[in-house]
Amino acid sequence: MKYDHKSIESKWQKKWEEAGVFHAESDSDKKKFYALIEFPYPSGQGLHVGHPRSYTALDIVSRKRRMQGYNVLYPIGWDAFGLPTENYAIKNHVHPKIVTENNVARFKSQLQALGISFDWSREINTTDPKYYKWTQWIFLQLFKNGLAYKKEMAVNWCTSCKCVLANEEVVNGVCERCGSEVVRKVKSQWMLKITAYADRLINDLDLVDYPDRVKAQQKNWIGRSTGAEVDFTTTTGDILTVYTTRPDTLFGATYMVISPEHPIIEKLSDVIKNMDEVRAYQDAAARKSDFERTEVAKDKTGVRLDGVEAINPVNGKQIPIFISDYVLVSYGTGAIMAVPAHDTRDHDFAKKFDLPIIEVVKGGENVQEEAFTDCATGILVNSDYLNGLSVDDAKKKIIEELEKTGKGHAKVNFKLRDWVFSRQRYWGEPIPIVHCPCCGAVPLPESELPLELPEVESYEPTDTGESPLAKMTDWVNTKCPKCGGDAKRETDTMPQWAGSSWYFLRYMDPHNDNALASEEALKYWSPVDWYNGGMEHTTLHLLYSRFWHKFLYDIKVVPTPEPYAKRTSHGMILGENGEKMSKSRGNVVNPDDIVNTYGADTMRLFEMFIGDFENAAPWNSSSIKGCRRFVERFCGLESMVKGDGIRPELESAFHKTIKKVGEDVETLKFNTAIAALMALINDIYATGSVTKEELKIFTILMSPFAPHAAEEVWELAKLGEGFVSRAEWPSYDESKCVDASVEIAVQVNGKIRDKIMVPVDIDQAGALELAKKSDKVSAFTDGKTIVKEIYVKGKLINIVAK
RNA sequence: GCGCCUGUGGUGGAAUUGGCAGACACGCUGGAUUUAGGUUCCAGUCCGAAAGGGUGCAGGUUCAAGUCCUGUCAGGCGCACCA
Repeated sequence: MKYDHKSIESKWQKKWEEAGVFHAESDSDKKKFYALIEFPYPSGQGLHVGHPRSYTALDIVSRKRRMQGYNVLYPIGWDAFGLPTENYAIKNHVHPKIVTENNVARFKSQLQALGISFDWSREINTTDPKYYKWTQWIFLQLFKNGLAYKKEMAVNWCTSCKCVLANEEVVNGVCERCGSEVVRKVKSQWMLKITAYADRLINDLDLVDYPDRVKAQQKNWIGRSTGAEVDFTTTTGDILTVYTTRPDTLFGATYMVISPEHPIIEKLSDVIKNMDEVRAYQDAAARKSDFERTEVAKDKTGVRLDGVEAINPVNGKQIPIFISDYVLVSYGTGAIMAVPAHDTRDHDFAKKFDLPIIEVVKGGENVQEEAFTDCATGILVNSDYLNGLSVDDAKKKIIEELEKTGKGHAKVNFKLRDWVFSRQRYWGEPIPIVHCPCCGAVPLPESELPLELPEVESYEPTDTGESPLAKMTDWVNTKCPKCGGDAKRETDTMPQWAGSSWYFLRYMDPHNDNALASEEALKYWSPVDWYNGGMEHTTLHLLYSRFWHKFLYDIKVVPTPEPYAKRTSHGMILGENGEKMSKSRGNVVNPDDIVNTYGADTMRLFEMFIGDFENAAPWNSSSIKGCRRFVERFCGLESMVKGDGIRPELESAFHKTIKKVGEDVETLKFNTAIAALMALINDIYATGSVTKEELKIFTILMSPFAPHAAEEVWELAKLGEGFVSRAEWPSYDESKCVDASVEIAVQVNGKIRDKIMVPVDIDQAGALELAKKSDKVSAFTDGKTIVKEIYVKGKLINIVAK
């Protein structure tokens, strides 16, 4: 058969679509399998070669599961709200809706050209009012349950564009677009109380099958720590509360650091003698993004408050108070006690400002030179009643004492912060809230959903930092749903994360107007069986959607406490030079070029063969040819058919390959599955022909990887009825996967001296007897005493001789 | 600064989880086919003439280490200096 990838691929893509081969069945008594990939943001650049890596992987799994009789749901949609589309719209004066439509059309044709077995009848789009009606509905439920609230928060403010910037738009402290200075400005923002779920988000990781590195990263992000809050009195009689995870080191606290934004500074502005210096430092800190505060970490900065000191509650010592930007107002109490002897950052700071370093935990070298931070081995010293205790015991004891004297208490803290949910942007879901002078923030009645985005003239935010919606007075001015008086609509929109926090539920029943999905659909399809995505979404999207799902579970909308039973993560595809693909680095590969030149089947095989799916892999254009050659060799089998049945000399190879491919697909080892198929085809070619049965099995095994070529071979060689995509996955016989005899290595003192053939079930005595007959072995054992003999079945013998 | 990940032939990568390092490909070399190029097919290909030596580097545990432990170097990615 001549292999013309263009005609073959478009032929089968059309036939699949016409026959609805990949549609999930709505009413089915079959076992379900729900495979999910992270739906793409349809960017203007078109598909990236990274997208097909994830999509092809779960496509292979889905295709195999279909052939194994599962009712498979493998859906696709568009996460289409977002900043780049809005910025493109501002620049080119095109409605973001049009931009989105164009980008979606391009993405869709690119994806369809790859032959991914998505169920296109369930396609969704987060910017469709029929979809975001339910995003808004979920927000209303969160609001009604007290999980959405408003709070003053710092935002990035471009002094020239006069608008709020995303962190991404702030580059080195200046606005990405105009290069002007960016400052932090306080604005009232909608917040979601994800912290209320912090404990459950950690604990319920036990219920799911995620990779360890994903679980660890989520736990670190949520960051549960057990410590204490301790009250320090100041010389002015005020109370400064600090949070510490090391209350045991309290006697070693030699100074205190508070964040530059700490409210006590304003309160004490009359007492502080160097207020000018303090103000200057506050200004400088306000200009820094959080990331910059991180970058300057090496060189600690700070200002000592002149005129006020703190009093250590356990020993009455007066200690100086500093402000420094390495203490963040958002974590703990915004104030720390500094123990330079046992904390690296405090040590750096103390050295710079020449502050005393007092050792209170014995066990390290000289604490004047380096902080000793080991909690496991240290013993308390210089600490009055704590002396001689271990760190753990000292923590318990001091907390007891603090609680007794009312100067502090045990406290669990989380690094996790509440989710800032407002954006001063146009291209997002409107927040369905009305602000009434009498009734406050009033939720829109559910019957008025969706609250659609109005048409505006321009998409630029206003000079005051409000969203462009604020300019639409007709839309903004409304009546209060509660009292009927004049009121104004909320003009902030939701972040892109909103639509992606529940989209997997919508796929279950995408056209439902009465609920986000029907109860039956939710019950049948929940939870997602397998969710693959990038590591970069581990702490935001994955956590946000788990949070929303848990909330929906609590209000009895969804039937499972966790949305995803299993999560896997693919590695990034890097440029040929081993760096991340980006326009500026000039190492971007366009998937269209590969599909045009070599075909989708080659592209699919190549991306799966490129390396370990879970690790990053550099693009390597020279080895694409090998995958193309493999597809051609596979198609070449069609003209070599002779006879039927599996020939005895290939029987074990076939059984082994069926087993290996099946197992490797389930464990994401696509590269070795393909290698096994390549090895088998080499074996077949070595015999000069192929039987019909052999070709049938081989074609079925090939079909998840190279589905178009497989359909063509299936049809031409008349291997079965209908589509190979709906054929039955072959089974294997375990007993035929093992050979009667096996070659094992014979080592003497760990070095290989010979290899011998032995029956596969031979015992240690038998194997050793055979091994000792070898001259190559005896040459190394003669005249020595055999100390030890090790036999590993089917692998090796090791004779230890002295 | 912190966190996570990765270091194996000329190249991408395998290695049943502590048991024969280099599967499968790419590339290269030689040969066959071809007017030639391409394609295809056959043979070879970790280094070393050999003894041996080899998984970033230095130690350690073990009969046995790419795999486990300690230290260290390099690269990549992420970040909210998390007390």
